[in-house]
Amino acid sequence: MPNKNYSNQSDFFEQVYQVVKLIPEGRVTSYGAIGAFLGAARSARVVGWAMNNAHSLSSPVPAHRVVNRNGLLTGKAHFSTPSRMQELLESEGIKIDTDKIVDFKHHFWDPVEELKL
DNA sequence: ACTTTGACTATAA
DNA sequence: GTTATAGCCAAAG
Repeated sequence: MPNKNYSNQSDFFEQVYQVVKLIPEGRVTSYGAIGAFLGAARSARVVGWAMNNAHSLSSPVPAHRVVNRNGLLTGKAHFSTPSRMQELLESEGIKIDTDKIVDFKHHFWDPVEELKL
């Protein structure tokens, strides 16, 4: 699945969305982990940009399960309401303290480990 | 075609 | 533990 050969530009975005959709409920991952899985380890910011663009997608993407590597809800401001992201995560059993995921390591879902073949 | 921007990260102090 | 700095790279302006 990690396809470094992006013949179409939008394929990179597509890959990102695919991975995000594979994140199980109650689990979270980081932008960098997704980038690493896609073979673009240093493109974490681009992954974030892809999330920002995820609005224009027809199929919904659970972007609330993607946070930065500290477990901080950096993208909450981009949701319909700033509290939306936290609410969604809490509804999946994840606790949040001051915009930060409690016991982040325990909830972390690494696509490189979980999706490797 | 060039410059700016950003839902990031690693490193240094 | 913290803050500051510098790489990073694709999309937007």
